[in-house]
Parts: sequence; C-alpha cells; structure tokens
Amino acid sequence: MEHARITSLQVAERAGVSQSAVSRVFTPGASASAKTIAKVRKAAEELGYRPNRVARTMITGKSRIIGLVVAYLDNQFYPQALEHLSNALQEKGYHVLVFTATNSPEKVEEVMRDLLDFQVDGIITASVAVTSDLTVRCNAAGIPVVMFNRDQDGADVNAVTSDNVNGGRKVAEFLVQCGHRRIAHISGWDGSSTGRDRRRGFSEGLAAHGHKPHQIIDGMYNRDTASQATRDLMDSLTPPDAIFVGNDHMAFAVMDTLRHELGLKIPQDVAIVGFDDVPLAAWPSYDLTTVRQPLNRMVEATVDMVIAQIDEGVIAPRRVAFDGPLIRRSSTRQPKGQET
Amino acid sequence: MEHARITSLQVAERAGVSQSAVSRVFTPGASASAKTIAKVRKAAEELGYRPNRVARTMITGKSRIIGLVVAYLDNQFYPQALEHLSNALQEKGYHVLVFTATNSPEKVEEVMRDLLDFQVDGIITASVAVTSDLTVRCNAAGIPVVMFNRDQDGADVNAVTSDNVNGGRKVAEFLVQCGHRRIAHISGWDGSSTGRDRRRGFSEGLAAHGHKPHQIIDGMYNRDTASQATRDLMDSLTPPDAIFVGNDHMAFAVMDTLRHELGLKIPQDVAIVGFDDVPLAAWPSYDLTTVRQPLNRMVEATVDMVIAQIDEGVIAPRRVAFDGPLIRRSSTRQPKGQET
DNA sequence: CACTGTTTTGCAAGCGTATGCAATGAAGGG
DNA sequence: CCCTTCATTGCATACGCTTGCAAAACAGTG
Repeated sequence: MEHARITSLQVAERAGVSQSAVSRVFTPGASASAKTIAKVRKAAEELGYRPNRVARTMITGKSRIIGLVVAYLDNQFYPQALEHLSNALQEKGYHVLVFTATNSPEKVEEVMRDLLDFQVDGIITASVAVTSDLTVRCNAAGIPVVMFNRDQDGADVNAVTSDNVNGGRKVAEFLVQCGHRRIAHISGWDGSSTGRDRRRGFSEGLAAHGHKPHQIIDGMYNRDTASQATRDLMDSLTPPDAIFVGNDHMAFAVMDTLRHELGLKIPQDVAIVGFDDVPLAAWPSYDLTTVRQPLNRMVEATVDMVIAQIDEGVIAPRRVAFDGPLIRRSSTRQPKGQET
Repeated sequence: MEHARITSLQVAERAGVSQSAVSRVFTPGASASAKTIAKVRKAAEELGYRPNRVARTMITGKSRIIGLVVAYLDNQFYPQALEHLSNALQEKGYHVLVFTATNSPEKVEEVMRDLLDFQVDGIITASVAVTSDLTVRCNAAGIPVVMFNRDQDGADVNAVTSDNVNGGRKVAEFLVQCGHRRIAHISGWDGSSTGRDRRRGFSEGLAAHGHKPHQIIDGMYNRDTASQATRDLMDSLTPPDAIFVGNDHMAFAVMDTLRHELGLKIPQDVAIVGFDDVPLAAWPSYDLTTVRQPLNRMVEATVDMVIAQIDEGVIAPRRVAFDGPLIRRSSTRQPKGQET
C-alpha cells in the first residue's frame, strides 16, 4: 500500500553506477561525466526519483527554509508582504515556514526557539520586536535575523524599513502647505520603532515650520483604539482640522468614525493622511492620502540581506531605510497655490 | 565562532547515561525511570539542548509540517484563513510551510512536487484546484490533501467548504422577500466549485419563487472584472435593482463602482449582497449584507481532517460543508413586512 | 609508450536521532 | 531465597544523503 519512496540507491542500481554518482548528479557544482549524468537522469526519470531534502539538510546543515514570524495579518500590509517575500524567496530556492506571534516577548521567544529546531537557515520577522538577547543567540547559531518593517534602536540587528522619520516629516510639511494649523497625530504603537520614527519626523517637520502638533494620541496600530482616539480628538472645543494617522489600517477606522459616527466630511472638516499605501487606500471609498512604503524594494532588500548572510556566513548587522513618496489623494485638500 | 549545536550524545555524556536514554526522555510515550528523566532533563537544561527535528524526521518519516498552498492573498478571507489555520496547527504541534501558487495547473503541479520534497505530513490547499491525478499521487505517498474552501466534483478528495449552494439560495430568497424582481448575479469564477455552487443555489432559490436571474456575469473573483461587470449591468434600459456578488472581495469593487463612478445609492438604487463576511464587510463604509462563511468551524474541520488522516494513515476521502448564516446589513433593504 | 596532470568514480564515514533487541535490574510471589 | 515478570537501559543499526579520500580512468605531451 505504502508507496515506498525512491532513494538514490535504487536509482544507482538501475543506472549501474554508485550511489555517490547519483548524489553528484543532483548536487549542483559536483563533477560527473556527461555519460553518467545521462544514465542517472534517465533512471531517475523512470523511477520518479527526487532527492530527499530532509536527508540533504542533515548533511549540509542547510534547510533552504526561512522562518517568517508575523503578527498582524489583519493589516493588509502584511499579507502583501508575506506574498511578496514568499515569492521572492521561492525564486531563489528558499521556502517559508510561517509562525504567527502575538507581540508578547514570551511568545516571540517560544516561537523563535521552535524555529531554530527546524534548522531554518534564516529568520525574517515582520513587525515583531525581538529581544537583542534572542538575536545574539541566533547569530551565535549562525542564523541571520532580519527585521522587516521594524528596527531596534541600539541593537546590532539587521533591519529593513522605509524612511519613517522622513515620511512623517513629509506629511507634516504637506499638511502645513495645505493650510492646516491644528494638526493632530494618532500615532503608531509607541513600542514600535515605526510608530516612534513617524511621530518624530512629524513633530520635527511641524517644528521646521514653526508649528507644534495639536495633539498626539497612541493608536496602538489598532482599529478600536484609533476610533476612540478620533472621538476623543473631535470631542473638543478646538478639534483638529487634520489628522496624520500612524498607518493606513488605523486611518480607515478613523475615516469610518469621522464619516459615519460623527457625520463629518473628509477633507472639508478634517483631512486625513495615512502611512503604508496598502491597496485598500486607493479604493474610491477611502482614497486616502498616504506615504507609500516601497514594498518591492523593501522585500528585495530583505531577501538579499538574508541570503547574503547565509551565503557569506558572516553576520555584520546592516540596516536600510527606503524613502517612500507621499501619495496625494482626496482625503486631503490641495496645497495652497495648487488649487484647481 | 560557530556555536556548535548540542546533540543528544553530549547530553548523554553529561548526564551519565546512553544516547538512547536521552532520546527516550524526549520521545513522548517512551519509557524511562524517574531518576534518568531527572538527570537528563537537568543536563539538557544546562546545555540548552533541544532535539533536532530534522534528524527526527529522517527516522520517523514525520516532519510535523503541513504544506499550505494559497493563491489569493489580496482577498482578506485568505490571510484570515491562513492565520487561523496556522494557529490551530501550531496548537497541535504542527507548522505551516507556505507556498503561493497562481491558479495555473502547471504551477500547482510544480508547487506540489516541491512540497513533497520537504516531506510534509499533509497538504492543505486554500482555494486552489488540484488535479485528481495529483491527489492520487499524494495519497499513494501517504500524504493527505485537504482542499479548503474548494471542492472538486466527482474526484475522491477531502474538501471543507461552507454550504455554498444553500448560501446562494438564502440570498435569492432574501432578495425576493425584499421585493426585488430584477436580481442580477456577478458570480464567482466559473472554474471554481464555490463560484458554481453559489450560482446554482442562487438560481434554484429564485426558481423556487417563480423568478429567474435578471442576468449573470462571471466576475472571476477579480476586482476589475467585477467593476466592469457592474458597468455592463447598469448600462441597460432595465438595470438590476439588486446584485448578488460571488464574494465580498468583488462586492467591494461593485459598491465602489456604483457609488463613486455611477453615482448610485445603495441600497436605494441597487441592493448588494456578498459572500464570506470578511472583517471589512462590517466596516461602516461598506456595511455589506453577506453570507458568513463559518471560518472557525471550517478551519477546525480542516485541521482535524488532516491530522486524523495523518494519524490513522488511512485516507478515506471526506467532504464537509458548513451552513453559514446570512448577515443583514445596510447594503440591502428590509424585507417586506419587516420595515421599521 | 611512459609520464604527468586532470577528471571521474567508488568507498566509507558520518549527520543526529529513534527503536528493535537483548541484557540488566528491580519487584513480587511463593 | 529462588523464580517469574516487567520496566528500564544500552548497544547497534538504520534513515537517505553529501563529501573527503584514494583509486581509476582519461587526456595530453614529449
């Protein structure tokens, strides 16, 4: 019943060569004469042989599997990132073992342990904070860790992000140019580098024009929190006339709350700017002005970084930040002097 | 430099027992005295030993990895499914190796081959059609394949879906009750069982009340196609007064097109019903009436099915379809006699 | 043809674990 | 105290492959 798996030995017998010959034919970079290659290929074909990756992993210590730790799959940015990462890695012969983790340090710890058991060649964490202790241990084990869309101040880690500080600054400048003076910020989670950097860039950007944030509330990258923050902001004698929201995911909640709960118009009553430029931001229902994170370049850089460090065996922490453009849509007014 | 991995042998030496003893301590169901267990646990703790899953896989033939083949990550339903599946499997000690595949048979073929190389214990395909030839080969290799949210007529495969026929029927009945008479359908891809079943249920449901579909267009589960279909439907002397859309993902595009391109009101001018009940459907911007696919139960059933077949070793094709409720929201009117 | 340099090839040793088997020891009954 | 029974333990092997090493085949040169 059990269709026994074909091994290299069986192929060897049928081809009339040694088992090592078979192995060499299927090992890129090994030497074999044209004649044996032909014989082995034929026999393998006939038997339907495929090398056993597990056995190969045992020997070489390389699994060609990358562990991906991911947290917020309800934010459209991450499925998208997952898809791109998976495809890019597949292209290079790697595959993705997915772990979901809430953002509690213990859970992440546990997940990373598990990951190491699987002999993954590298780890990518998407918006998940990793204690530097943990990355040290991974590095000691020769396993590169790259943080995608998150950074860790001070720690010696690999990180690929967009230029969040600059992004925040761009938003500030743009909103000032649009004539706004009471600009609030529902920030990304303060425990995340992205959240902090965007907030900082925003504050700096306003300061450069002699302004100050009207109010800042931590939205925790959470829809409900962002909605509540919106209510709190607007329930004031001097509500903001523009809100920069820490990411698109929250911005949608903010827009929903403003329009359907508070009955306000966007951008007439309040202008909204997000961050990420997920596909949903371009849908007409939201049509959200936002800072685009250059997903393709970020993914490419992440994949290159992991693979380079796997190949070189050296892990010299690197960090990259890509600049992303501000995409203007109808959730904001035209800047002064550009009205149509 | 290279922090060598700790092996069971080193633990054995430190604990003063044989390597087999160590193995047995870490193998559930193996026998060892309380004393050795203590000694081994202690030594393992001190050295930071963790059993090597790859070596274990070599011996047992079980990797505790499930391959997940997924296609449409831009439809929110699938990230959600992915997250739930991953969590449910993690809970049972399994992990998920993700493969993305376009829905071309060749690509799927290639992906499944790869998957087998990794010695996965089972395969879950999410909305991906698998040739029965392929499942036969997997079964021959003793690897269960479960299709999630898709079925294959006639073939001997495992499938977990919601009751799509009945769901379509419910929509038809509801829309008739609301007083609609020109009810169109932008159907799910005709090459998918879900698309066909929903369409069939819808047609049957209308027929049961003596009605007929106003018009049916294949939306291919694609936003652009659905938008175009919407334009085509509405550009008529007798446009529909209600549209049942094959899934939420397309329904959002339809709503966007109706409102922002054609300037129509929902549900006053046209009522819209979707299918899936993704989180986005509950957001106030859409507030879409839709048939809920009972994700939790579907995931649970899928996981149970895979694991049962792994454990039993027997692969007796099973198929389950869960009934899902119609969730009424403001994209449709109140049914006759229930107006407030 | 002898000699050297270069491929190609087979042999055999492992990679880290699980497990059948036989040996050991402990426990219990008479 | 002896014999039986059963749980525990160690030994040795196997899982399917890669790879260092040395022998063998080949090619090229004078």
